[in-house]
Amino acid sequence: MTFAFDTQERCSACPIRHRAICARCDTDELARLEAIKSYATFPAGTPIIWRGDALTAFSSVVTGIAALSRTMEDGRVQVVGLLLPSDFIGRPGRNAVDFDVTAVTDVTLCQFRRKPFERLVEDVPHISQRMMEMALDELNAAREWMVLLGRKTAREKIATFLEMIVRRSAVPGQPADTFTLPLTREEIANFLGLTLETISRQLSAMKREGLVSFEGRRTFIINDVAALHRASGDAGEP
Amino acid sequence: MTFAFDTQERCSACPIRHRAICARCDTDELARLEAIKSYATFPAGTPIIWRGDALTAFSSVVTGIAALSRTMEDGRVQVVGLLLPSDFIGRPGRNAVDFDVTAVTDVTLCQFRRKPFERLVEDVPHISQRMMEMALDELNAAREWMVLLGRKTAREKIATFLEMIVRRSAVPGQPADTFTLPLTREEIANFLGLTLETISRQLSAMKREGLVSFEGRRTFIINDVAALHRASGDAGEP
DNA sequence: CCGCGCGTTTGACCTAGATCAAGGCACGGC
DNA sequence: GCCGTGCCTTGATCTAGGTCAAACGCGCGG
Repeated sequence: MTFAFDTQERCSACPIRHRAICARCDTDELARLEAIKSYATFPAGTPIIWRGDALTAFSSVVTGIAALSRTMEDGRVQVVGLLLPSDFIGRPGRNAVDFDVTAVTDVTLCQFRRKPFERLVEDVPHISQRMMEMALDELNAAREWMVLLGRKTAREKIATFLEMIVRRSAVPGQPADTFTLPLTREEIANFLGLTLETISRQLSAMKREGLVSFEGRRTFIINDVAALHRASGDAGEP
Repeated sequence: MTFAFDTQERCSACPIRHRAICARCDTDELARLEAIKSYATFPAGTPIIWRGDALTAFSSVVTGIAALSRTMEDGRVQVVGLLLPSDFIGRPGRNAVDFDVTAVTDVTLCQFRRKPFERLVEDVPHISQRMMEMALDELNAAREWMVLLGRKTAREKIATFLEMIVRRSAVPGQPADTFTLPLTREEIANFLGLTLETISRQLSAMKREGLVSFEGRRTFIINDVAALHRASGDAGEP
């Protein structure tokens, strides 16, 4: 598998230049970031950092998808977030990571060495401002997901999840109707607080009802966007 | 009911001076905040801001406890966080609030007018830096709660909740063993993604097993801290 | 002092989703 | 082209927690 991004490129050509923590930076500030960065790639399925590991670098996801998760002692797993291009890993001021990070697809990271990056956070307001914005956005998303985990039914959870996939894979101007699930049934279950059997049954039911169609296990088509939205428990929302 | 904080006081005497968004500010910066602040109080049980309301001010909780929650169309409620003294309300750059905020106990807020505050966030790095830290802390707490909502049993949820109360009401140097529940059974249920009956039954069971004792409905004593921790599903954690 | 109301407790019963258990299907390696 | 190994689907059964319902008890106003 090849990566969509040529890691020889400069920041100015970076696909996440205007969305990541560097979004507000000017050319000078970008140069300071560029001086402490390097790229790293992780094949699908491999661990990126483990909970409790010493944090030696902060990273932005450049391409691919990673999962943030927590595993309980007896093996129960909860995925607490998906990291998409431009999302950030690490908490300045902390020594260790609090959740496990795993590559779901092949992942390319843009990594910043820890100490110099922490100095930049102190020095360059454009970075702390952007990181504040991004953290507040993620906080909102996390709270939204808490509503899903605490109060939605299995059907509503899955409908919400499918809508999320659709929204996130939307490329402005390209009204696609075929999407692909980046996760296995088990990973979806761990994200939604369900079991893989429940995911499978609900997807089959939605297929039977004509709401969605599948081409293979991963590729799906939304036949009735409105019905999907009604099934999500968020009727009358964005 | 009287408030524990005299709102005539200056910032320098503020109980949350060193924990709120102003924590890193020096005297000059504090003066700029002081110029745009005012206090507001809300009696227990009243709404503070409603989802979708125009955001005219940002606030820090000075005293009391508020709840952040979302209500679904059919009335299901999920509490997504408790706001304690020093916690912040509002998202610079957004026009509206995304969740309902309700006073659980009597609450005093320190409010900043919107526009001038947004200007300060741009101008004063100490503010955006502190807000970034606080947002990242809350993000961690939210993700921790996602694990609870998605994967813990009713018993584990309640044990975790009680431990949280104990941890949060701990005053360094005062090894208290009597605590008080700030929430009704229904509010606890909405926080834990359960029903009030399940809360009541589990608390009764824990009482029967000698884990905790109650004095009235709101006051409780932890008889076996270790057993409570074991019941939380977080064995072998902080 | 009485009665009213809200928060709570407790009981009986029900159901969504978990658990346990077979198979089935697709894709990679040989 | 065949086989093995992960996924995934489907079925049968179980159960934690939800729902519905009744009664309790404490505090409060009259």
